[in-house]
Amino acid sequence: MSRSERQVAVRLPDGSKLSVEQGSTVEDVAYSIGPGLGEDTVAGRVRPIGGDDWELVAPEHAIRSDVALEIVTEDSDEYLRVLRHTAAHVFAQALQRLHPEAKLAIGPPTDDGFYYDVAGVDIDEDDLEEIETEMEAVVEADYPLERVERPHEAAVSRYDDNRYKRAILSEEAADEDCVSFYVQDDWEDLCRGPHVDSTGEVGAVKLLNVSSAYWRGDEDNESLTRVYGTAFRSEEELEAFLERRRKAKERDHRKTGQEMDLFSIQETTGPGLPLYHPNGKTVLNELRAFVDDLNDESGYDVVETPHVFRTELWKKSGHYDNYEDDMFLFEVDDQEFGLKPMNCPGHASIFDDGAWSYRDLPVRYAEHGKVYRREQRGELSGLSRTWAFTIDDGHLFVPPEEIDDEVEAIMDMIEDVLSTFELEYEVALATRPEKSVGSDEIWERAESQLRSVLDDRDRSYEVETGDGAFYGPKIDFAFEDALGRDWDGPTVQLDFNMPERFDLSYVGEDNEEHRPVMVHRALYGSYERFFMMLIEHFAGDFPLWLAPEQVRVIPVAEHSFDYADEVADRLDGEGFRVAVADGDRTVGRKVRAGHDDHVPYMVVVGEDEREAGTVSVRDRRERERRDVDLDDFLGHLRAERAEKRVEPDFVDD
RNA sequence: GCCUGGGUAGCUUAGCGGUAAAGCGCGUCCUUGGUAAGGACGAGAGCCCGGGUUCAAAUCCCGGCUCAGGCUCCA
Repeated sequence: MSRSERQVAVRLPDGSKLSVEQGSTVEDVAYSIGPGLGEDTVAGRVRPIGGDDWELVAPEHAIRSDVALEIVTEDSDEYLRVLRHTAAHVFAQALQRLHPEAKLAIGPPTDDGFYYDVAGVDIDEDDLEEIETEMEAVVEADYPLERVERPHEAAVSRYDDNRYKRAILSEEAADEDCVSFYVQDDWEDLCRGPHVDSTGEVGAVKLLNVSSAYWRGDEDNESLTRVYGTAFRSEEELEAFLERRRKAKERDHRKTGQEMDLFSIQETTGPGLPLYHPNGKTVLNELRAFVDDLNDESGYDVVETPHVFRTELWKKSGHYDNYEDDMFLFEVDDQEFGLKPMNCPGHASIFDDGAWSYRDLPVRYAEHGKVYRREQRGELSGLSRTWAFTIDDGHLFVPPEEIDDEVEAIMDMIEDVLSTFELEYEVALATRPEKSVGSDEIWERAESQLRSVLDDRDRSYEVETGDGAFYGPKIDFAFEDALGRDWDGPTVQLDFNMPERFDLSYVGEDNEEHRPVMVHRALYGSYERFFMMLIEHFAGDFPLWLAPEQVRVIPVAEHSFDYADEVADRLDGEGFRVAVADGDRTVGRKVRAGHDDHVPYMVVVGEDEREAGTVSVRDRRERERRDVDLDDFLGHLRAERAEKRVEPDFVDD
């Protein structure tokens, strides 16, 4: 169909196409599909044809070019976002009723709710309840939201006491002749929408916390008070959300870490510098042993490099130029040294110390290397952001034609690791950024090699265009923790830069010198962050193989202490981490303590067991089995440990 | 780094100008126990650090350190 210049194409979710007059609104399109849909239209989602990003727009939004369009109605997922946007208005109205002097900046919906940035008012968490009460009144009153278009100049003059809104008008809305306001009751806000029909549609609201943010996210600008909140269609949904949030907080690794005596970060020893206590180090050792086994099976050689190097090394690697601000540097006898922020330059130096034939390659170095990065102070947080952390680093030196084999093998290792912990994850291919080193040819080959490795796997992945490192493309694995945060952990990165800088080479079959490609890889990422994530993922209930204390033997009374020791010795002899709960507390008390300490198995023994040579087994899920033959239990423990099973399952058998 | 709000016993918290409290944990004793809290007694605090105001500061003020939540950044 040849379409006139005044027509634009609209593609609908079912794949069909409509041709509509340029300038038609989302609502017009909805009505043209059906009057019912037109009636129900709350908003639209549009995406330029060929574009990546969907935009949520008001029904009044005029379509000026070819787009994909989804009509948002009360039944759409996006409806919640619209509703939360309205909730932000409800908040702002309530706030200005109580504090007329408050200046509004911006108040958008987010994935979890909404926020509103305000200025000129001093509020803290204690004020939220009062504002919430006022918000409920606004919701209760069920004011209709009316969209009003005003000329640009009229809008500017309405905001002569609010420079934030004026800035929005002079920047974002600079080209608009008319701008939209949303009016509810006697209150209004400059806003593009969309919004729900009336404040009563907001079923349940809750203000969550008060924080701050820079105007426009720029730290050179003044900071505004940001109030976070959330809203749902119903109270039930809100309650479920709050419950999830409480549970996530319960799992916070900083809390669990202290309760289980895993680690501490102390004021006198310094910020972002975790101290691992015996319990925490036990878990880390097990994690490390797991990687050591995988490395060993996969032909890695273990190396070790010091924590400090002359800065000459980082001038050579390029870190000194690109990373200096994040490095700990210091002078000794007129020479400058620095703590290492990465392990790769050390490993490249080791490789460079030898002469290599293509027959020797790939060379694979592994090191659990501690690195130091001076992150911004405000970023430090528990184990998730630290100044000192250990990477389960691997650096491979491979001929370009073997990249895909090596990447394949590394991905197998990573998937092995993640499935062992039953973690959900997503895979992304990050491609060449604008600023990069290396020839077009080698980038093309590297990307297509990574792509073909990914395509051969039965797993979807995203392509993050331009998100690769400047030295090469990479495959990132992102896993999700109990708080719903995504973390980048495992990674495979190709590097064409470091081999250049270190002038690395090997002799090929053709007796010519060739440049190897370096592959950086980490299975966990950093131990710190992975440990954090595991603590929260398991809520402290580590799988048997990781648990700091695996079995606790509980004698019912003093007369059974000897038998308890005997049982504990048997377990200890099999390499299990076992403790005996002696002392004169009652059995109930000891059991409770065992649960508090997240011990996978408790073994209760008294006279009955001693006489029969058995034990009574209880697991941390409150299940128990009596009259258990100790050898049967031991056999089970060995298997559960060896298979790295996630939950204690002896009582299942 | 910047903004807001915190730092009191090993832990969780109360106290908010006038002799530092409680629960848990810890120790001793009684109890000799049977699967998520038996009882009694006891030890344990430079109230983050440094200044200031005051007759008197854990408490009010200022500076610093540190933590939490954000903003910008990353494993």
